[in-house]
Amino acid sequence: MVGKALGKGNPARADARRQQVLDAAGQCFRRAGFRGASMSDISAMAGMSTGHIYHYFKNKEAIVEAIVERNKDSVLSDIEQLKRQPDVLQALIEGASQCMVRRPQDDLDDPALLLEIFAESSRNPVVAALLRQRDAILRESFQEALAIGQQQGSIVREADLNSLIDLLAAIFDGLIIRNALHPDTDRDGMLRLFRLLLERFLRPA
Amino acid sequence: MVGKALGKGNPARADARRQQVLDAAGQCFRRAGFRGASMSDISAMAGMSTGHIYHYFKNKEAIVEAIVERNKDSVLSDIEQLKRQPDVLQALIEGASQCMVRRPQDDLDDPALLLEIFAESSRNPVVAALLRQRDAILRESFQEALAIGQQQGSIVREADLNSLIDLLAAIFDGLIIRNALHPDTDRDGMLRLFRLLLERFLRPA
Amino acid sequence: MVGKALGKGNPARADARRQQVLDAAGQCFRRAGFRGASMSDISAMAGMSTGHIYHYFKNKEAIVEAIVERNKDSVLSDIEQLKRQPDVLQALIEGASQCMVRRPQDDLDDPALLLEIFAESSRNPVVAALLRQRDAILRESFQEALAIGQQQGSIVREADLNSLIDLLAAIFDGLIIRNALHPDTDRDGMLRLFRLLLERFLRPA
Amino acid sequence: MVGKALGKGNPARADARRQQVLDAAGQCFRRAGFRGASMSDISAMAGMSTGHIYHYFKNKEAIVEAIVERNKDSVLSDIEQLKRQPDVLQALIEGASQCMVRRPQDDLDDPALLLEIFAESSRNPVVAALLRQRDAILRESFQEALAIGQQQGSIVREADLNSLIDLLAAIFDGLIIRNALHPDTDRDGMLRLFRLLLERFLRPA
DNA sequence: CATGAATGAGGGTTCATTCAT
DNA sequence: AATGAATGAACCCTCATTCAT
Repeated sequence: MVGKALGKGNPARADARRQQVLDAAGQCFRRAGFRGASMSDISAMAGMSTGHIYHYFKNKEAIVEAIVERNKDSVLSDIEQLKRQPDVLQALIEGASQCMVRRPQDDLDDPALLLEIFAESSRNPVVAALLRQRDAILRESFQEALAIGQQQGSIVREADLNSLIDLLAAIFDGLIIRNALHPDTDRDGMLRLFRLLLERFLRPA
Repeated sequence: MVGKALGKGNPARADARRQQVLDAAGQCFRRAGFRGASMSDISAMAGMSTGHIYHYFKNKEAIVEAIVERNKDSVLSDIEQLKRQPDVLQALIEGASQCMVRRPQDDLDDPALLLEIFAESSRNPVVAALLRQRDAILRESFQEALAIGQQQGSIVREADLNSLIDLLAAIFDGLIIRNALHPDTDRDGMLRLFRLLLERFLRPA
Repeated sequence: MVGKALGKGNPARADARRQQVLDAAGQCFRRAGFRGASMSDISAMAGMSTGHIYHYFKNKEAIVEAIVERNKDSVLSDIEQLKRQPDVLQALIEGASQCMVRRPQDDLDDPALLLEIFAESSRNPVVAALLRQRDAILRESFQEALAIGQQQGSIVREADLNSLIDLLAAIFDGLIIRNALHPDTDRDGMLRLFRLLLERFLRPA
Repeated sequence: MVGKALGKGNPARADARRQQVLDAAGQCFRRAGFRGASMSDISAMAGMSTGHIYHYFKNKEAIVEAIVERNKDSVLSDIEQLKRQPDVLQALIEGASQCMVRRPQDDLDDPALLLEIFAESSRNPVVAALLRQRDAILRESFQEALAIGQQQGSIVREADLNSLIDLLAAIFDGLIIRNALHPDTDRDGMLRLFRLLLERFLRPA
């Protein structure tokens, strides 16, 4: 077996096919978990043969990793958008609201999938590394966004940014996961309170 | 053999044996996940033969469910303790701190296991139901604790308790999970900030 | 997965089962080659389920190795017998004759299987190592046998024993393989000649 | 597409392409065995696409057979050379020496490949037939060479030529295989002995 | 002539579960 | 109560082969 490049011929088509696999895998993983979803499930959902998936991904694990990567890109672009808003705090709050409204159908940063990723990372070193890398990137971008907010005067200056990011990230993760697991929560009430909390905590007096 | 005794002979001994299996399963699940840990792994760690586990549990899923059940009880007792504290808000904050300090070694209420449970709940209806039940009990207990806090004057009166509980639960889950996944976080800084947040948000002016 | 001892309960029964697998594997390998025989083939021939074979052998490769080992033991005992004969050269010649008369049914040192082993050894390092080990042991034993022959006066003294062993081993291998591949050879004529050759070459004048 | 042309357009170019495939296949087979080398390996080494190989060969087995055929031709031409030597016995001995010196790099007549062929022949009837055919041709040619040797007076007259050929062929095969499997043998010592053996056995007194 | 995408059967292996002892 | 031998389905992955381009 000689290391062959995966999907070389027509790059555009190959990439479309890769996305097709990732979409299918995302759905399967969400339903059954990484271990629970079989390559056969994925291939059926992707509408191609099992063997053919291996033209695009070396491994089942390579698919998992690509999904984590894709999620990272999606979240990163969300954060990047924050920076361009006139009131970062306000945008942050809106972002959080969207996190909780978003439904599993949106493939890219699906809460249930994120949960799966989190769980997998505690035992798969490669996924763990990817997640750490994801976190570093997101943290940097987030930090910039908060700094912009401080310059705007929409976020308190005295805060220790590093810890603030940890805390906010934890809260966001918590909201996302809760949203995934308890779809029947009174989102509006909760969001109203959350808005209040952020305003009272981050907005300068 | 009598039809499906499932450990009837000496009730005390049988229960000890069951706990033995659950302890072993907890460790295995934490390390490898529900799907990743094999019955053989569990039996080896429990120090009994694979076949014998089936005297105490109908199948692997029953073990998973018993683990979830046990975790539920553990969290519930944590909350019940809240009510007995003179300053509920203060105790809440302490509780959060403990959540973040607790190490994977404590079997009952392990973050990594919780993550596993969360992920499993989105595909295993029994686990999902148990989680919902856990949540209902937890919510009731939590509500009482918060009400006591309001009577104590340690928590603002005007808050919508239901949504507050949702929000707090989400935040706690987020902290627990972050703790599990990022063991190298600056916990102290984050806790200081979190304390500040809760105080500013919940303590009456 | 914890490293479990393979087949522990009743050692005698377990060993019988192992032999059963080896016998079946020998037949399958002879018919289809190491790569060509599937675990499913072997299990069918051994009269047990595919999965159960893994209770006795870690791998398909472990089966191959056990077969090589078994062949080594068989050949070794053949050589050991030589030493106990009054006329070693005569016994050697008789042994060669038997090599060429023996039919594939005798499992232990089946020529076709030996051929398979040889071929496998040129690409499987573990088998190659085993074969080297086999050769060292056989060479030592063979050397002793020839030395005894020299003391008996049945084998010329001046020969360089090391090279003589190489040459004889090559010739024996050639005969065995030829026997396996050309079952229609005139064995008697060939053996008569071979006897003559050995006598004229090894017997002191 | 015209039905099953199998390389008809430019015969010379087509044949060159076929040889290209056979060269590549030879290398792959030697490294990994017939079953172990994949069509993908062969195509990569031949520098053409997997699918295109099927323009020149009906399937993988056809490649195997062509390789065996090519090897047969190579051995045959070796023997034909014998006849043109003034002292056939001497040339025979030289030939044997070359057998043992030849390194795996020479594609056509590689010991490791021969071993592979031998092993394959016991299960692939086509290969077996080719091997038998090779043997018949070889035997005829060999017989002529030996007869010439007898006329020259370099080989004893009384020998039963048929059996002698069988024996010599077996010995040669044995030497070749031993050379392939034990590259660290003391070749010189062994050859000296072999020379002695042939001289003493075949040279008229 | 030439490609490589695509298939699907089959490979070795694992594992939840059952059952005779 | 307790064992571990035994099963068979399912897993991930490979590969000879075909076919549209």
